[in-house]
Amino acid sequence: MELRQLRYFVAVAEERNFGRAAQRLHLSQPPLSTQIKALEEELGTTLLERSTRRVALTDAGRAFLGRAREILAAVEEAGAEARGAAEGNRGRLAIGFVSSATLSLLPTALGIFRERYPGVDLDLQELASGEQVDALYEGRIEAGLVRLPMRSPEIHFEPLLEEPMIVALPSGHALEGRKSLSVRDIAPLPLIFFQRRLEPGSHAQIVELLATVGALPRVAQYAVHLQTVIGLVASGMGIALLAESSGNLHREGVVYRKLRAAGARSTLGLARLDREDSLLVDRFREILREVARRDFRRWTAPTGGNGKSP
Amino acid sequence: MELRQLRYFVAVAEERNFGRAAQRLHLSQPPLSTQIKALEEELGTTLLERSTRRVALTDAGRAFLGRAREILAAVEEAGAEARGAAEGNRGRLAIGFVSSATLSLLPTALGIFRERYPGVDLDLQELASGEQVDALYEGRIEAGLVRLPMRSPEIHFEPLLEEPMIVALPSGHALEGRKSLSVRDIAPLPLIFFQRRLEPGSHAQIVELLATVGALPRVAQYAVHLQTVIGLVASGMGIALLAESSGNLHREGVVYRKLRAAGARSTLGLARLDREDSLLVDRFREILREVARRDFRRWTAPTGGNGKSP
DNA sequence: TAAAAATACTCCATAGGTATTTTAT
DNA sequence: ATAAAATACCTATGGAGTATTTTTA
Repeated sequence: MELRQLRYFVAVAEERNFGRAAQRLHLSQPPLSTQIKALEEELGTTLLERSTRRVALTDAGRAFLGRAREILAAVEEAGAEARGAAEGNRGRLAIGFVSSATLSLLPTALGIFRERYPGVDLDLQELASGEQVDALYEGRIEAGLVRLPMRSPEIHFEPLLEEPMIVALPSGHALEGRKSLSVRDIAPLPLIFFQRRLEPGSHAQIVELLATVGALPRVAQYAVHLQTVIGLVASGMGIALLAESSGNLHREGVVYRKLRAAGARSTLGLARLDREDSLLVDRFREILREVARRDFRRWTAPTGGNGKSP
Repeated sequence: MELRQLRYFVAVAEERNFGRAAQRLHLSQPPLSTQIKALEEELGTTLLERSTRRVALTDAGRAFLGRAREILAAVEEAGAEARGAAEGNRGRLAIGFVSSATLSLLPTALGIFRERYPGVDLDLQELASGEQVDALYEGRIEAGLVRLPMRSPEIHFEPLLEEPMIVALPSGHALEGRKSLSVRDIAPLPLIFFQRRLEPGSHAQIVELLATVGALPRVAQYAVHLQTVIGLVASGMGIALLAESSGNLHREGVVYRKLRAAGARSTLGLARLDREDSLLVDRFREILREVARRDFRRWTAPTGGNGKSP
């Protein structure tokens, strides 16, 4: 029996639906079926009664659900207790983040961090990637969530999440009917860009992407914040190329479409000073990697540089 | 956090020694170190204080040990409860087994089975492989642990454990000083054999093994039981080729040595009637496979035929 | 027939193995 | 010097992905 199986079972029991439970667990439906089945086989009992219309708990399932919840709670508590006993649950940690991070890793990671280290004051600063580099040098933040690729002396960048890119279109746009777009489709369209100084990584990637079809970007407008970019798209000024998770930011007048292109990926990474060796940053990094693996597995960056272990 | 890590931690805490704990867990020492370290990193605390002379619990470790035990007990209990709720925890299961099985899979597997299905009457019969085939046909047993390879109409054989072979020598024998022996070394020596009718699998394998160096077996004596074989070796009548686990049967006057030869492997397998579709046999089979994977990983048979799933 | 779960396969991350190095007494 | 834990590297199991099939209201 594995904790994973207990977590999965609880999710399915609560959702009463494999597909929704899979979404909640951030995985696809088939492995969920597999794991539940394995659990049932090990127990020699059926826990869930499935039909295509309805998933219901059996008697054994109802009893086991309670036990499973108890076990998972006990695991949480044991972890919390051990970590509480640890030194270093105090101090202050200042972190910079690009706004799009609030649509993927950041909320979950912060939740875990605050639960594990309630004694630590978190200082969160929404900053563009370029600004975070300055903030690191000046000691205003100890770590930052930035869009890669970037390079800067004395700073170590570690990829965390590598998402596909999507296209933000004004609704009513000629291409709205299409399910996905190619680079050729969008090459001629005016683009809303992040300022290069602020987001050198995404700037470089977009230029490179267009170069693959021999095009140069037609810049309709530069902007500073994701909100503004989306707003300008809604106003019909142009389209924008964004990380897939940014598509969770819904707005009247904007639709998102997939971008078909091998290299069209946007990487969220962690930036920190090379030398600095902060326990709190190490822990924050661990949590980020944990969340990336667990909840965003399909996007997890290719075994990102091993950073430096604690 | 994984249940595996909790089990490993409890073992090390109890043994106060990584090597012994690894033995108890049926794995080697390095992965144990790795897992403990991973657990400590996730918790952000050191649980064990190690030196080369002594392993001791830290304060955090002491606290966590209690929690870990509680969790593992809760997992056991939840499983037991769910299985208890299952139908089929009654009836009778008759199983045949070769004596050497009591030195590897059988004790653990029986323990688990009796714990999980206390309502089932077990009828255990020590029988040679050949006898088990007859017993299956006649319905005296529902399943048997035999030495492969064997074939028999209507019977399905599934490999479980594939162990290296060892040589049993009378102590004082000229070859006793050697750490391991080659097939050439032993080819000229008189052998104590299991009767071919009783153990066709091991018979065939030994003949084949000697054939690789162009030799024929010199049969000193035939015997029926492992005990007798060992006794005859002790008496100096000859040597014997056995499965590695049989080396756990210590006896005055007998020493065991490794046999260096690629194909020198002895396979323990499960035999059952093709058609018969018994729930209890399925469960017993599952437990055997579980124990084989978990406790005898290094010998686990090559993804043994998938038998038939329940 | 349509929505949902189960199956078939492919891939890769990671647990575990062996060999070796480091460390503390 | 030696015994034990840590590290390095490799292999292979099995969990998760995508694509597809099966099931049943």
